[in-house]
Amino acid sequence: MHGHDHHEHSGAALTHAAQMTLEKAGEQWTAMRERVFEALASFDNPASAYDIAEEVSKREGRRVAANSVYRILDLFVTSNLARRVESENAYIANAHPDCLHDCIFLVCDTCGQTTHIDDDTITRTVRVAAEKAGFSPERPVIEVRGKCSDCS
Amino acid sequence: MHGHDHHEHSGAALTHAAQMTLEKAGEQWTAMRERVFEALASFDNPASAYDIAEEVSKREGRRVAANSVYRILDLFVTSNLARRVESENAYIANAHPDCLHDCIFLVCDTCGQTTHIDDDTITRTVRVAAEKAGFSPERPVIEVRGKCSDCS
DNA sequence: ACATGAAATGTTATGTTGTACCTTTAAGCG
DNA sequence: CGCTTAAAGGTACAACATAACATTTCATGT
Repeated sequence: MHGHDHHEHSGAALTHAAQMTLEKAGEQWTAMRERVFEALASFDNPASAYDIAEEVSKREGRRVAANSVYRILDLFVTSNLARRVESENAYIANAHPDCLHDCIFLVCDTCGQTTHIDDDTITRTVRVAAEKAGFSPERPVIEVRGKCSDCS
Repeated sequence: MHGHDHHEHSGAALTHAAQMTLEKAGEQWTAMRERVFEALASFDNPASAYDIAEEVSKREGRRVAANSVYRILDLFVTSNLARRVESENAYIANAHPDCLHDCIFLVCDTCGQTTHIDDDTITRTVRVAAEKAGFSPERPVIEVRGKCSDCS
C-alpha cells in the first residue's frame, strides 16, 4: 500500500462535506454554489463549465451564464471541492474535499470514462523531482490518457 | 541517475533530426511542415497554434490559417516531433525527436517559463500504477505548475 | 512528359472554452 | 436607513479547436 487513507463521500454527505470545507476556508456556501456543486457532482465523468451551466439552467428553469459557473468552479478548485482535468478542459467533483492531496486521473480516449487513483508516493516523487530542478511545485498535473478496461 | 541517455539537438541539427524522424515514419517533409517546425522551434516557451500561425504568416508574408497549423501540429505530436502542454493549450518542439519517451514539464505560473525533465523512473511508475487499475496507458500527461527559480 | 489518384494545403465557417467589464442583487452593519 | 462589500447576472468578446469542402501538390506508372 501507499499509506494513504481517507473517506470518500457521495450524495448528500458529499454536498455536506463540500459545504463544511468551503465554510472552513472562510467562503460562503450560497444557494448558487450549492446548485453548481450538485450539478457538477451529478456527472459521472468530468464536465465542462458549459455542461454544468446547461445542467444548472435546466434545473433552475432559467438561463445561467457560463461566466458565473466559471467563477464558482475556480473557487471550488482553489478550495479543493473540485479538480480540473487539464487534458479534457473539464471539471470533476472531489469525493474527499476534506483531504488535501494531489491525484492522478486516468482518462479513456474512447469513451471518456475518467477514474482517479491516489498514490502519494508517485506525486511526492514528482514534486521532489521538480524541486531538484530548482522549481517550486504548487499543483502537479498528472493524467494518463489511454484506454479503460472496457475499451481496451 | 535514472539511466536515460540521449542527445539534444538544436538549430539546423534539430530541424534535420525532425526531418529524419518524420520521414522514417513514412510521412513527407514538406516545405510547409518545415516552416511550421522552424516557427515552433523558434519559441523558447510553449506556443499556441495561433502564435505559430502568426509567426509562419509573418515569415511567409501571407496569411496562414490556424487550421493548417493544427493539422501539422497534430502530425508532429503523433510523430514525436513536438509535444502538447495540456495545461497551457500550447505546443513545444521536442529537442530529441529520435528518442521516444514520456516527459515531465515544469510550467511557471508567473512568467510562463517551461522546462522539461526526463525521469523514466517516474513515468514508468505512473504507467504501472495505471495498469494496476486495469487501465492501458498510452500517453501520460505529467506537468507541474508552480514557480520557476527566477519567480519563486 | 503526361495522366492519375492520394496526400497535403487552402478557405471559410462554425463550435467550444475562457475572460473582461460593468450592472444589479443581497447580506451585514453603523 | 444608507453605506460597504461579496456574489451573481448580462453582454460582449478573445482564444482555442474542428468541420466541410475546394484546390493544389506530389509520387508513381506509363
